[in-house]
Order: sequence, then C-alpha cells, then structure tokens
Amino acid sequence: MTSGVSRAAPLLEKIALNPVQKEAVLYDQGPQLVFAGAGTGKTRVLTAKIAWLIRHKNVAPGRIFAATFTNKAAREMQRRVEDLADLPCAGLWIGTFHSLCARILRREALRLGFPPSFSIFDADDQLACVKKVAKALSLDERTMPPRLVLSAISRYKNACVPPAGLAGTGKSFFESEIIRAYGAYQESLRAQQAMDFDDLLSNCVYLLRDNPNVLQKYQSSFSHVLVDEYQDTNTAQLHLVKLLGAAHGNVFVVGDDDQSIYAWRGAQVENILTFEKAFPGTKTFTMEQNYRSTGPVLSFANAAIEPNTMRAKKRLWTGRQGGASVAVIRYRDDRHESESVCDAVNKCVQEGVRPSDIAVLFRTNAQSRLFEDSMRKRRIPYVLVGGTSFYERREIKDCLAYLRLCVNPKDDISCQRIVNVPPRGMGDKARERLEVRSRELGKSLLQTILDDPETAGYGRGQKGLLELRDIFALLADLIAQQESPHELLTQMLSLTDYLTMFEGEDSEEAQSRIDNVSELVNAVSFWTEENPGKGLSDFLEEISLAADIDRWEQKADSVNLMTLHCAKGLEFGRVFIVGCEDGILPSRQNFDDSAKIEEERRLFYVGITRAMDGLAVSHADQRWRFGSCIPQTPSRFLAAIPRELYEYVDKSGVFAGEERKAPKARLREPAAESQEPAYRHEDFSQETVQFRMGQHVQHKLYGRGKIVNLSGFGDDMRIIVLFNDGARRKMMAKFADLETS
DNA sequence: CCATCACCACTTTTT
DNA sequence: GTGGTGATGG
Repeated sequence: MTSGVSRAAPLLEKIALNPVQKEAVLYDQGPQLVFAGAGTGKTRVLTAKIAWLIRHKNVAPGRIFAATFTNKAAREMQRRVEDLADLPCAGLWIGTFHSLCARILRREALRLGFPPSFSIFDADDQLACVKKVAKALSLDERTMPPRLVLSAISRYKNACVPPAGLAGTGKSFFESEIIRAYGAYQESLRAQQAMDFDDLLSNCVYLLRDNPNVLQKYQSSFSHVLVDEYQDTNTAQLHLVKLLGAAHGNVFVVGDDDQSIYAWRGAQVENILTFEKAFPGTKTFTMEQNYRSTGPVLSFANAAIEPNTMRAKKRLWTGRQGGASVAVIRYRDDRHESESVCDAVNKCVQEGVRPSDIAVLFRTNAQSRLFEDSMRKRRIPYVLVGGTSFYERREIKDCLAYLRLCVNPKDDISCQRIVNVPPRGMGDKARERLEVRSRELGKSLLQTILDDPETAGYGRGQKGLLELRDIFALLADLIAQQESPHELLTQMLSLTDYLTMFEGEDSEEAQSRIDNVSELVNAVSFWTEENPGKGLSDFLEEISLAADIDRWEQKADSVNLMTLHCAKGLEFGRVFIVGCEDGILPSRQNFDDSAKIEEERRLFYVGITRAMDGLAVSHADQRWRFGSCIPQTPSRFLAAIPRELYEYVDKSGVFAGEERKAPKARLREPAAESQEPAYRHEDFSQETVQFRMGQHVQHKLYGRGKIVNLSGFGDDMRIIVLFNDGARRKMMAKFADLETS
C-alpha cells in the first residue's frame, strides 16, 4: 500500500482529493459503495478511480465497464480519465447502460435469434407497435389505452420478467389482457428484428443469465464494474451489475438516494439502500462536504429535503464563506414570471456572469415556451435542452424511417410510417390490403412491396406502391455499392421528392421543416466525416440512444433552459427554479401517493443543489393551462422551509414600469467570490448578442443561410453557418460581416 | 376511396 | 397549443 501511494503521487497531484475521496479511490478490496451528496465531488472520484486503475493498477482500459447516466457524461469522463492517466483509453467500455448493452447485444445478437443489425425502437415506435398489436388483439382502446399498456409492459421488462412465465397468472381481466398484449408485442418486435429501449437491458440480462459461456466470457473480460448515479438504476441494471461483477467483486457504485428521481421509469432507490446486502463485504464511503454551493443555498437545500422520510440521514456542509441569500419570488402570473426572470438574467449578465453559467429550470417542458419568448424579445441567446428534440420531429423521423428500412427491411413500423409519405395514394384501405397481403405471404411490409406490388386490390395506391418499390430497389443498389450514409440520404430525398411536399406551401412551418431536413443532411455528412469506417446502422444507433442532453454544448454562450430532470449532474453559477406551485412541482398527478410526493421533493432538491452562487425560486398566482387561466398556490415544498432561510419578495402587486419600487432583487454576486472566469464586460454588447442558434443571416458572397452553431463570445465568437447552397462555413463572428434579417 | 378540415381530449419527467 | 379522430367533399 505504501509503495502504491508513492506511485500514486503523479496522478494524485493532478487532482485534488479530500481524505474520504482519496480513500475511495485507493481502496481495492472488493465492492464499494460511495454515498455522494450533491456537489461532493462524485464525478471527480469516479474519474480518479478509473484513471488510477489504468495508470497504477495496470488494468487495461478494455477491462473496465463503466456505466454513466448520459452519453455526454461518458464522453466527458473518458476525456478526463485520459487526461489524468495521461494515456489514450480508447478501449474503455464507458457509456449509458443502454449503449453498453447495445454494444454487447450487437456482438451476441445471433444467440438471441436477432441479426446484429437489429433495429432499436424509440418511444414513438414502441407506441405505434403497441397500437398495432392492440388492434390485432382487438383490445378496447378506452379501457386499455396504449400508453398504459406500454408502461405496464415496460415495468415487466425493467423487472426482467419475460412474457413466457406470465401466461395465466393475471389476477384480473385487465392484467390478463396486458399479459396477452405483452406476449404479442414481443413477438411483433422479434418479427421486425427490433428491440426497444427496455429490451436492450432485459435481453442483455437474459443473454448472460441463460448462456453460461457468454457470461463467463464477459465476466472474465471485465475486471472492474463501475456505476454512476446508482440510485437511478432499475432491477435489470442491478442484475447486470451482479452478473458482471459476481466473479471478481470489483464493483464500485456512486450515488445519492436524495437525488433519486426516476422511480417512475422503474428505478429502485432500494438498489443503493441495500447495496451491502446484494454485495456482501461492501465497504461504504460517505461524502458530505459540498464544494459547489454557498452556505445559504446549501441550508435551503438541506431544509427542502428534510421532510422526506425514506432516506439515509445525512447533512451536507460547505466550507464556502458568505453568499447571497436564496430569493423566493411571487409573481402575478406566468407571463410576469418569465419576463421578470429574463430581466434578472439580463442583470446577471450585466454584472459579468456568463450566460452559460445561468440556468432556468422547470418541471415540465411546456413551461419553456414563455421563457423562450421572453429571451428572444431581449435578444438573450439561449439553448433549450429537451422538448421535442431534433430527432423526434416528424420530418426527421420520416427520413430516418427510410434509412432504417435500408438497414432492416423487416421494420414494419418504419414502413408503415412512410408508405404514404410523401402522399402517394395509399389510404387506409390500401394499407390494410397491404398488411393482409404481407400476412398471407409471411413477409414484412417492405418485402411484400418489393416482391408483390401488383396483386389487385390496392386501388389508387397501386401506382404509389410501384414507385416505392423502385425507390427501394435503387436504394438497395446504393447500399450494395457501400455508399455513405450521406449519399443514401440525399439520394432518398431526391428519389422520393420529399421536400416538394413542403415547398408547395409557403408557411413558416414548412420552411422550418425544410431547414430541419437540410440540417439532417448536414449532420449525416458531418458524422460520416467524423466516423470513417462506420456505417449507416452505427449512425442510426447513435441517434436513437442519444439523449437531448448529449447534444447540449455549454460552450455556446447561451442561457440554459431545461427541465429539472435534465439538470441532474450539472451545475450553474445562477439558477432560477420557476413554476414552484402545487400541481406543477409537485405535479398534480403525483398528489395521491406519498412516495411520489417524496420523489417530487427530491426533484426540487436536485434543482436547488445545481446552484453554485445564486438561487431564485419563483411561483405565480395564476397560470395559463389548458387554455384558461388557473389560480395557483405556492408549492407545499416552499411552505416547509423555515422562513429565515430565504428572502421573500412579493412582486404580485407590481406592474410593468414599477419594478424599481419592488424589493431589491437578490442574486447579487457575493463580493468575496467574484472569481468568475475572465469575462470582459464590454464584450457583451448588442453586437455579440445579435447572433443566436437558428438565426437566418445574409452574407454578401454566400447569400442567405442559417446559424447552426455558436461558440465563444466577444471577439472570439465563432459561428457555423449553413448556407442555402448547402455549404457549411465556419467563421469568426467579428469578421463575418453578416446581415441579420 | 382518399385528402382536407374542423373538433376533441390530453400533456410529467426520459434512456 | 396539438395530435389523433371523425365528418365531408372531391
């Protein structure tokens, strides 16, 4: 051990660790549980641990299996590990459970009766598939809404309960019907050679559980298993950790039960609370020193989480001195809230806070709209994380469906999506006919179209079907010639005349759809360049497993708008938590259940603990929902926090133009802490702010285009503009000489 | 038989 | 504000 420590020196010098953190990194006697409160350096420990293993324990990167919560976190961690260990770590198995499982499943697919190129179904596809199955089983839509059926199926899968053993075990008509649907749904997926998100985990568990030689292969292949955000793991993930870690016991998990916010999708806090039982001989480390937040923010956080009963008692503390008090602000209505918050954001920026260090957090995506409006009005650059993400837009999903069919012709859900897009005369009747025919032939929809488009009965759809057959025949040729994903996409667009569908109408909506498609073309060609040697199916997998947060780049100097869920694991200088009202936070749908209320409280806690220097929490007296104005009451969570822990500012009686009479806004930079990275004040002029993502610009030489990327600020701001001629040009904002329209 | 328009119930959070 | 569904017109 002594020699270990001295050899540790180079690495430990590069990263400051407190005694508990250091102990956790150096310990090597089996299972480890690290209870890491918010802001206590969880990521730091995990990163140092991996680097330590590689650099000083001579563990090959390929023998480390590390599960993070997002792909973005994985990328960042890999970068930091490489930096710390001073070695490239290309072989490291690091990623979300879903992408790690996908990686294993692609290799072993044949053992499960899937081709390695199996499709991955996202939430939309899942729902479409459930609907299809429900129709085939003639389930009543009223009593068995597809969403409900899907979530029940998801629960079974998260618990690793396959449909086989369930037949006849239903305790009610409802349950029996669900079980029936579950079986049929799985069959449908298999026929389409597809797995949904949940399958990635559960199939991986079945694979390891039922194939001793495969299990042995992966058990001996990985010598260490590490898991971040362990409080948000579900039963399937627990099984995986057990299966992979059982042989050597080198299991290292980090988490915080107070930040468990995913029980609704099957996560079990019990996993972290009973870790020691699952892994006998576990050594537990507890980190309670918070390095992130000021005293007032931390006291507020501690008080906020205090009422929860189902938690391991702990209390965070900070060595940071001073700090502005937390502000709780009351507004008249939601509009007033968004306008005032944006004013406050502006003020922060004028004080020298970088926009990217500011976040506005809300409970539901629907709340973002007002803030976007208010930000735009003030020309404050912002990034919205989440909402309907780029890859979920209709036009994008259409394009991807074509590409997916190229990779997997059995993907009926994708085929169904595009048979009549763009419209080619395939109505309900013709589609039904096609489906019957495909069942008769025992072939997939696309295969039926390719083999047998002439059978009578398609009516007006006949012509369209022949078109479709030719399109896919041509695309198949391109695939055979190993054409790049980029080539396939552009060919597909021209073969189908996809864009003319929108070119006819002159709405802003149609224009934005066209823009989105050309952005997809760009993304594909960019990806093709970045990933030489990888194919279309790799691209599609990456897209379906990417979360919104994965595409988020904080460096674009913009204010961040996101849901509380999205904010997990991040930190910001100034945080605004908005819409803190009963019915929103906590959500009305969780009123009935105390366990769910506790989860909502943890969500609130997660939001609070994102803040480093300043926190403002707001609520409004009334809010537009369902198209009418509804009176709101402040969140019960606020009521439970002692009054002396925050400054209450009532702006509900203040009208526009009178803001100055209102009590002084809080969120002032504490004098002692103004160590913000150098930020030249004069740089944040209108000139800098004039550019934002998605903005249309005009260039003397290149013509009209759209900003697709922003980075840096002031004189250093760089932008990437996608011009209408299809070219993508990087330029310095300072010299670009663009006209904004 | 298909496409378009008007109207309806629903929106929590996401890998 | 929207998306899925139902009536009507082409």
